[in-house]
Amino acid sequence: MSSNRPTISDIARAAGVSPSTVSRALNNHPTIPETTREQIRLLARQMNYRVDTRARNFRLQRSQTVATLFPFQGASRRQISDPFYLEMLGAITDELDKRGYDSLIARVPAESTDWCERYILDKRVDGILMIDRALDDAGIRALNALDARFVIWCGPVEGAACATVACDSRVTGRDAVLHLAAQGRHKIGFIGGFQRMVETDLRRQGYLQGMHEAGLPVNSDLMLFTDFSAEAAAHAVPLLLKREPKLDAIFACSDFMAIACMQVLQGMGRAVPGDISVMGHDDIALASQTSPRLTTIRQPIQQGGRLMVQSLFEQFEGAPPRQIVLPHELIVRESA
Amino acid sequence: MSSNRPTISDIARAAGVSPSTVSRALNNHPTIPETTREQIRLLARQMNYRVDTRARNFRLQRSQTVATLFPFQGASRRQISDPFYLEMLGAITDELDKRGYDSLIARVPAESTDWCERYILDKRVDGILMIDRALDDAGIRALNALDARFVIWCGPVEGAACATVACDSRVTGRDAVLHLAAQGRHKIGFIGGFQRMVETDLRRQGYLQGMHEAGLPVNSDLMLFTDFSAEAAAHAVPLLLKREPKLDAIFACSDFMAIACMQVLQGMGRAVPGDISVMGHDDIALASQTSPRLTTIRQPIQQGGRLMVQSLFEQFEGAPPRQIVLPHELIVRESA
DNA sequence: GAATCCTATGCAATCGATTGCGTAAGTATA
DNA sequence: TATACTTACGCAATCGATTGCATAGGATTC
Repeated sequence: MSSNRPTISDIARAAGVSPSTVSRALNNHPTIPETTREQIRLLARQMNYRVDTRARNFRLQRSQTVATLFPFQGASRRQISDPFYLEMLGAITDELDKRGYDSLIARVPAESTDWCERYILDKRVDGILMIDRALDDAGIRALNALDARFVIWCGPVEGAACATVACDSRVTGRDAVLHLAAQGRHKIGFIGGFQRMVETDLRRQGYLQGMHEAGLPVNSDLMLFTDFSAEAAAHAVPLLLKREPKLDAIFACSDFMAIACMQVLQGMGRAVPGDISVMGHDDIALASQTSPRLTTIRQPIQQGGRLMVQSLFEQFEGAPPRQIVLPHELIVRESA
Repeated sequence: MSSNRPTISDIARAAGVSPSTVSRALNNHPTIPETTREQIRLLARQMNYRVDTRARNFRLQRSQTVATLFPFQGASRRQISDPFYLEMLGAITDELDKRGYDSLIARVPAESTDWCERYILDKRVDGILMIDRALDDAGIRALNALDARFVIWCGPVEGAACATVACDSRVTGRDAVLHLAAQGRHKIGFIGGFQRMVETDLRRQGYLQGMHEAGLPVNSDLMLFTDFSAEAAAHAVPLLLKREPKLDAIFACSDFMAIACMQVLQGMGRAVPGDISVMGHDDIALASQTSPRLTTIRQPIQQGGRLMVQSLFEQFEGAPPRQIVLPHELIVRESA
């Protein structure tokens, strides 16, 4: 039974002292002499005592927990299965664990904001890490009004008081297109996520800017927005080809989608990069193992995860929110 | 400031009643007349009141939280990036959320058991979901001794009092090999995860059994154990071919690894399945988009995640732990 | 030996919500 | 009118750990 778990009073009784003394001994308070401390610690170990985190956190008015939130698009409650997220999540939880914090995760609807109340006002967590900014300026102001600590995985947000970490998606999108254009590609397709996800939209803006800089005409037939999944990307390819038969390059907003695109193209008998170049985004582990190997834009995923945690803790200590732009890198392999 | 958040006493004062009444009204206690309840609810909403989950959970001696633990091999603290896990995690968190529970996640070392104390004894969580059984019989007994509620993602464990959910990996491994053998393949390689991960070892046993049933000779040169990553699988392929040049099939323990294998083989100029068949395991979303499309064993991932949660809640309600074997399905596509 | 100062420890309040028990009204019954 | 019964609500304890303040008793100083 878990009901017979010893409390601090049980230890106190067994040691013949008061609960205060036990608490202080266990927390290495200097007013308790070392010998007493050692005795109490020993006894606690023997009796298999462990602090009740719930009681402690309640008393200390903290949660010692950080939530990592994954926004999803309302209509499609589809599973996020992009390895990118898992890799980042791993980095985040490890970093939080290192600081003794627990990691809460949840998928939240991108269009509502009531989850912030749920996590902050309910005092379930001390801070929030949000993967991809599915939050408009009003949403950010609302979070700030709650005096919430949070960090968003997204490019810099002008004039907003919020901490961000990510590469500048406008620039990565532009660089991708310029690379394709430099290879002599003209009909460059774009496959992105839904527009409510800000990052994907910034990449679209970068794409437009890149096309402009390269002196290439743009029309909306070249752009397609789907959810962030391999299947969706696979379905998008024939559609894009039907709209624009002379398509000679595709820039996909994630490696996962890009890999699916390559496979579908090959299945249709189109050579990559011979007939069509394909570029991805993120540089996940699998990207270097495909055939042809995927040309992509690398985001330092794990470093990004760690920085988000760091940035959050800076705020815990009273520092103002920082906007961190990560360096990205064009990884030229074989697919483009 | 978050310090001016109203507590239940503030609401009580404003309403001119006692905290008890507010609590009961908010919890729809029948002894409070409907009109009073409505007034108090209204007032609470106006004052922006929300229960402090920490205080409530502490008082109620529960955590309203479930931990999902991902064991990792000691040496390689590598990131888990297999999409399989993320898809399952999504299903789990959604199902927990539906029941009003929070989702805690952590990566834990497979070889130690002190994390169970950390989560159960510290009363951080009400139950544990463990992805892949990195836990021997003693570990299971230890958890039971703590009166912990937990569910393990693994095949049935004989004679152990623990809840499990998964396909029977011995059978899936066997079925995979028999399919390859039925196609006339004789030199069938096996690429698995480290052996401490029980599931991968069971698949190895299934592989051996399948080879035996098919009357094929086995030698250890055909088997390779790596971590569960695309890179590792990619490195494994040339090694396997060097050991056994006549290799005509590979069974990889995950689709992610299988896809990497296919890509590497194609990069080496070997036709799949012409020269070498490749089989995966899991049927992740990407599997149907590759070229050639991947033949694999489907595990019902999302159903599995939901069932783990269900099984855990049955235990919360006093039911004994159940061992659930999920149906698997051979998905024959093009790669084998 | 008295005054002073430490040192080690205990007392009791506190964090916010919940709930068993008690009771003052109000209502129904005899 | 007295008694019994309801209804609606408050009192106070409780969950387990932490911590400001108080203090007993020993050590130190003059």
